[in-house]
Amino acid sequence: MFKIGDFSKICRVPVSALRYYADIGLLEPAQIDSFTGYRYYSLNQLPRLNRIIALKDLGLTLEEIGRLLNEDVSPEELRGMFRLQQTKIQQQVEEEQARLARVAARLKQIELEGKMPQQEVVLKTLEAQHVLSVRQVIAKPQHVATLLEESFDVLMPAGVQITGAPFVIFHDEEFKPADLDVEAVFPVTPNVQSHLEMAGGRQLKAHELAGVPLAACVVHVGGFDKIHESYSGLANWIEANGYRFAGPSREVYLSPPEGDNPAITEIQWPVEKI
Amino acid sequence: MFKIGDFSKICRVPVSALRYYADIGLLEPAQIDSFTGYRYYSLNQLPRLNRIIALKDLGLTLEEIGRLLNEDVSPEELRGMFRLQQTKIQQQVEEEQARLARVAARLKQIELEGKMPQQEVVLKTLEAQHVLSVRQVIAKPQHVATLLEESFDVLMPAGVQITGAPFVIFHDEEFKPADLDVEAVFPVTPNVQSHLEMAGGRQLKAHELAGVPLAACVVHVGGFDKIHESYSGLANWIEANGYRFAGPSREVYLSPPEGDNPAITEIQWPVEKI
DNA sequence: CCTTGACTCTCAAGCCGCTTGAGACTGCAT
DNA sequence: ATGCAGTCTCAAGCGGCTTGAGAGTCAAGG
Repeated sequence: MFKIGDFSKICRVPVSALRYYADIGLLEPAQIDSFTGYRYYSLNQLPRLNRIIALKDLGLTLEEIGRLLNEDVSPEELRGMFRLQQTKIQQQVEEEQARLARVAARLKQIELEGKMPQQEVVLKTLEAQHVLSVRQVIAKPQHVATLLEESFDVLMPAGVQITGAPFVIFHDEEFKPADLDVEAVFPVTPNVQSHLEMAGGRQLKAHELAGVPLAACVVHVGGFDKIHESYSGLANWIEANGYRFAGPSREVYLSPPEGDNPAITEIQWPVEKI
Repeated sequence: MFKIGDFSKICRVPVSALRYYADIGLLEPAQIDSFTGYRYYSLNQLPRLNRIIALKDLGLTLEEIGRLLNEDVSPEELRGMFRLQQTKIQQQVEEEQARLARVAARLKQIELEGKMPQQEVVLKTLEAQHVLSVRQVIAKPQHVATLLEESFDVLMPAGVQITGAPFVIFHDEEFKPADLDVEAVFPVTPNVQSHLEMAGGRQLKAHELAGVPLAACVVHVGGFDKIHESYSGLANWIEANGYRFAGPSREVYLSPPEGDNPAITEIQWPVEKI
């Protein structure tokens, strides 16, 4: 029989951990002095403790270990448990490696530019949503504003409630300075089902816009004359972090310029890991 | 100005997290209604929030992020911070990959044997310690007991306090069934400095026994006639988990057989990752 | 036999980044 | 006026311990 400190030295597990295992019933001392409360451990508890440590090293929680040790589990259940554990750890590893890539990219950027980036790129998932939208080829990028205004002119009289910031989707595969294939989109509640007629035979169509599992996003603060800076920052980030473009980009018009406040626009670009 | 729920939808950060960031002063709402306590956020807080998210994705703690955002940090400090972060994550990844290997090995073993192993292998570091030891070539493995007894016969009369379980080190490179080069070792306090004479001109020498950074260990319960099973289990584990032998093995005699209780012996084998 | 000093006990709080829940209030649409 | 969804504050919980306070115990040395 060993006092907790000696047993701790033998098994190289901290005294506090041994006490904790005793508290949660994972490894009860062989004997407890009922007067002093001193815990006494026996060497034939070593195998159990070693199992605990080994299973802990496999990433199981103490609760799972307790179940494994106390109830007896069928080999099938065992296999299932460890398979699950395997995929869990696999995911963890991938996540950490992605994180590592991000840190490396950030480091490179700091070396190059000597400072942190102005605007941060963040990854998000874009949920599917119910929208009204109109798609059209416009001659110049500035005409986006016109298209939005014309749409508003139809939406307002119809009394449609817009439930989120309007945005446009750029459907062109590559960047085009003219004749852009754009879609103006207005989030609405799912009960809006009708189409609205616009001038020139165009239609604002109600439909479910599919979600995007992963999009790299950046918030652009300021006028549209400088929005290409945000685009190039975003593109750099995407390349440096090992992603590739995976669909048409969006510009979300969170707020128009108003008085002293600059316009705030979010660029969202669907991506996927290389 | 947006209420917390709307802002949450825009930035895709849970309401509870936004409140938490406000609590710890990481992202204060643009305005707080002093009567109702409602938090109101403005869109030009988005850049700051995005920086928070991006830095969090790099694995920084919220406290570090707070320092980064509030104080301005020199580029050198920045670089240092991210380099540190990089090595941290690197270690994490390696650890997880080792864990993955262990789980895979365990799975293979379950497939083969249909159950969990009897004795678990655990990795430990063995600390350097002050010892008395005698090294000798013995004809048969059984003579280890004789050597230990002879040593005790010298130690006892000298009044030496043994501060841990005695063990032997097997110095042979490969396994030998005869003429083994063994060292019997007795942990003592550092103030024991003298040598003790034994029969046959042998000496128990006081010295500092070097530690071992990593050793695979298994506890063998029972007689020495079956100890080779534990050895082979240990060897299997070492191979299956991607380690290699890295020094002479030890057998620690934790407790001799006594009455009903079987002998308890720990096998420790220094290893290193392949 | 008494004193030291090392050890042990219990209980509570802390870590991190939130999440969950209770109980009370507010804001907006019918 | 009445719902009902949203918001508030405060407290506790998660995992696997660690740390600390305050009190009691053990073994060796004088």
